[in-house]
Amino acid sequence: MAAPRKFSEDRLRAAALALVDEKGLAALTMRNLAAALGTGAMTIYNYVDGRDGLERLLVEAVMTAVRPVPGVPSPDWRADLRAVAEAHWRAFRAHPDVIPLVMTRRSLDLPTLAGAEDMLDALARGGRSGARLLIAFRLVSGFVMGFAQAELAGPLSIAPEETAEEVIARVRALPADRFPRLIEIAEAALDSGPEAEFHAGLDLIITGLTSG
Amino acid sequence: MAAPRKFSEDRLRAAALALVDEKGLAALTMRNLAAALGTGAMTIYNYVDGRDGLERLLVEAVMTAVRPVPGVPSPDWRADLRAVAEAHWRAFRAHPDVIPLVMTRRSLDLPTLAGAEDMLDALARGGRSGARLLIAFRLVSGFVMGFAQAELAGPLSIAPEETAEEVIARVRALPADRFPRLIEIAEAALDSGPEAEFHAGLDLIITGLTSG
DNA sequence: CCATATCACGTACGGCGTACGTAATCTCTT
DNA sequence: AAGAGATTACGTACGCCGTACGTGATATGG
Repeated sequence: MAAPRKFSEDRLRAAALALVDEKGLAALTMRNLAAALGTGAMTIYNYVDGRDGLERLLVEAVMTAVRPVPGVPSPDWRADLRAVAEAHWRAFRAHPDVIPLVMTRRSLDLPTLAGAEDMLDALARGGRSGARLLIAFRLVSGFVMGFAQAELAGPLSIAPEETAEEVIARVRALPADRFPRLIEIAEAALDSGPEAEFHAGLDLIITGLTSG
Repeated sequence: MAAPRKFSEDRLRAAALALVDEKGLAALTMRNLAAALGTGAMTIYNYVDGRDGLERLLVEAVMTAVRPVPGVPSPDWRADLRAVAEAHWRAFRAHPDVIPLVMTRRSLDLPTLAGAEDMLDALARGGRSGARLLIAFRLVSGFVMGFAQAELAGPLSIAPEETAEEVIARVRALPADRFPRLIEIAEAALDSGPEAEFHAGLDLIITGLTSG
């Protein structure tokens, strides 16, 4: 005893994600999404629990892209940890405008939890359990989140429509006697790129996990 | 040739911070802040560059609380790194509702940069420079940011008006065969507390920095 | 074939950021 | 002493936002 729904949830998700990827997070409004779907604003409420549900949908869409991580689990827990961490990071980078939502919202949905469990599984196979497992998890997931955030909003972050050269020009304009190290790493960042930095940081963590 | 200003910038900052600390980030509006100061909404625009400037003010207020870090610099770069990282983390935790702003906004203000330089200085005294310094910085600052985020929005985060016991009850309600490790660390989290986890994670990083 | 449950969505309201205009207030010049 | 000029205070109003509510359309079960 019902009328058929006009849109699938996938259609909703795709439209919302496209909206944010193209026009930024601020463009995520009920009216905008409805217009993109060619319908009225209130229709969205038949698919999503208000604004909050809309954001939830978006975060889930990004987190769903994390899994499955190919080749995981393997006998090499270190390789698995690297793979899972990188899968998260890649998913974030693919939709940078959603990162603020991922960072900010309390997400307890299945895709998010599954990604966490993947990471935990690799760490557990590295011989950790209980409190030591908790700490290792906090460390790795914190790094992944924080690294994504730093690229987006940190001192070396590159604004939309800005080039890496413009960033270093801005940093170089700082007083050199007060921020010598900041200037130094801004120059170093020109030659490395976030990919290499992410992997190197992760390797340092794995070194720490192995030694400690 | 001017009329005297009704409020000092400090007064603005304090009022904005109090508003957010007491009523949450959503309460940060021009009208609310003006009302708290007993004036009209448009008056705020004489002190701050629009909504964006208001948020900037708030982030700066939090970042200013990071420095100076007592006892830094000292001959022990490891102790200094710990102290600086912890100072950041403490400042974030003191105003949890501002964290989303800190995480989300591109902050290039002086207090933020000074905190970064402090961290870099400790790492540099540990014998790192150039690309290796950059990577170590990314690692540590990423961890600090990400750890704060995880406590706020991660799978083990505790919602406002929620207890740690309620969190583990919720986690325990998950299918145990699919999320065994998540359940394990949720139980472990009951005995440890974020303070100990933060320090232990940082120690793992320092171990990695020392070995690698 | 109609009763009924569901869906689509137009209207409207309160709150937001803020462009604009005006009145008030101080300082400096004469 | 008085007027000119600059600056601040802030009321009004507009176009957004999320969304409560109500109405008409639509497909299905009896």
